[in-house]
Amino acid sequence: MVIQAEKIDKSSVIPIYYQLFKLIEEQIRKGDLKPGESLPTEHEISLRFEISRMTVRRAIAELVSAGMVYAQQGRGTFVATPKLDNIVFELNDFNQEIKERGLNCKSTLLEAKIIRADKELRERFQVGEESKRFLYFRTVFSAEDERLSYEVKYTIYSKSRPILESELKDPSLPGLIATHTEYVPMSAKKVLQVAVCTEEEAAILGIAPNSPVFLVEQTIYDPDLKPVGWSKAVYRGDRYKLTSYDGWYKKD
Amino acid sequence: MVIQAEKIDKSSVIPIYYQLFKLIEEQIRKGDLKPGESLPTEHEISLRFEISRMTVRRAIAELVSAGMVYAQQGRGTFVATPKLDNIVFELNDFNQEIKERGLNCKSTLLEAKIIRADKELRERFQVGEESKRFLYFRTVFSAEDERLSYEVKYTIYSKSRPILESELKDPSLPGLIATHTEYVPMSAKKVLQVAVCTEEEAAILGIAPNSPVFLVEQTIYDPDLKPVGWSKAVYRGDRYKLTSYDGWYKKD
DNA sequence: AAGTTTGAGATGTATAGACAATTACAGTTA
DNA sequence: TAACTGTAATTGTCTATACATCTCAAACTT
Repeated sequence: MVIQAEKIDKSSVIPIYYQLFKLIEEQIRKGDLKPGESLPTEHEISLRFEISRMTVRRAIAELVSAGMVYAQQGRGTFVATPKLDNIVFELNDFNQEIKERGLNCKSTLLEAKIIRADKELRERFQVGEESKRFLYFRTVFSAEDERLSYEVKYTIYSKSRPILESELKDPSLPGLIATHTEYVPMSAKKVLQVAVCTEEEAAILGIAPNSPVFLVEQTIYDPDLKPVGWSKAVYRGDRYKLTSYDGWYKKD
Repeated sequence: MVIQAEKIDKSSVIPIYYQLFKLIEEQIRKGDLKPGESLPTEHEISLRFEISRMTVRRAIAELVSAGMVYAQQGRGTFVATPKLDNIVFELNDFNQEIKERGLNCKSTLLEAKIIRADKELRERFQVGEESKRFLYFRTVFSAEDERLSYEVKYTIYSKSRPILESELKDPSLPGLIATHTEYVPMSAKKVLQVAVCTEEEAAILGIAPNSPVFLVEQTIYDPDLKPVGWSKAVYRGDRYKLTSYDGWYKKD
């Protein structure tokens, strides 16, 4: 990994540490520095840019607090993996709670198939006629044999690759995209709404039709902000809630 | 404001900057340093503790990133005010959007009165028989003459102070607590659920009974984590949604 | 062959000092 | 009075250096 030294202007009014921070951030965003890869050592960077090591550390501190890299004493500094595995907001706290309580929970694949693209899908993914096929998944999440949520997922089909149930150990949408397509999931947009469930959803979840539910739509983007995945999930309103704490007190 | 220098152990394995960070954090939490008050200057602190100014800056940087203080070049460093004005999560983004769009929005006070404490209220606020009276508010939030949300608020009544509508410019629960009680709102817990609205709520909001709504319960705590306020708000499900972005890309 | 020690290299903490940028305020001037 | 100016105080940036702590692997010992 080579960082171009000439991109730092030491006489600029913009602080050196900030220029360096932006420079490395750009390398990561463009993919020149991939998750898991190591940054040059602080010593190397300070030599290459002819700046103090403390200034390099200031830039790296910014990257750390932005969650883009992590440092390990004695080893080095590494590019972090984007956290896209959460289902939504703090809803995953609930799932963590399930595990902490030792409850028996699992994801069940109801259906997985290749479908033909229709107009709505092509618009949602901003693709033309050339993209003919999409992958389609339907899954249910349950705990203690009670069905809690139901999710439908779509991704562009681009790899000639069989859909193996064994690969569905990571049923998250970013995981499916990484496994079944050539795209790299990079960022996500999530929209949470309230709704009343349809008859189909009610039957799957075992609740009364028109019960209130959380409705979460998620769009996954690749590094170029091209949509590469979309999902719609329904969470039982009587089993999920979101909790947050404000103020000065730390969460740990 | 005096910070006791003897509380720093320079020979400890715990970093000096971290000890100082914790020391100042404690002063703020205990109320010795109040919001708006200024910290001693970096130079003063470094003299008093006989440590380097850079070490002081490191401690203050931690406080800044924790949102507990803010620094102004040329002026000083000041204790921040806890941000407790948001209604909940990103729902306030919606209200910001209203203002940005130039929509005409307002809060209307439906009712404000002193009520007698019942058993449920006393349990919720963890007070005994000595607290006889509570303040009770009912408000509606509307935009473009459409009612969007309805909220009920309770606080302990401890000041002999008339309830003036002119004081309700800040109708937020922390604002009401600061105005009408002797307590200091310091942190908050918020729980968001989905529900179907009651007949009363439906009538107030002008929607059909049993329509899906966001239900947000909020508890406000003082610096000793004593509950000093509680509210329950209902947001029209067809008018509010929550959006969030994950990944590396900044929100700005 | 297995375990131990040693050392190089990496990040973490701390210091002392220099200068820049901004603010507030007192003093000066029109 | 009003506007300008200079100065001190305060935070912001940057350097150069020293030593601590941690990791890993090579060299050594048993």
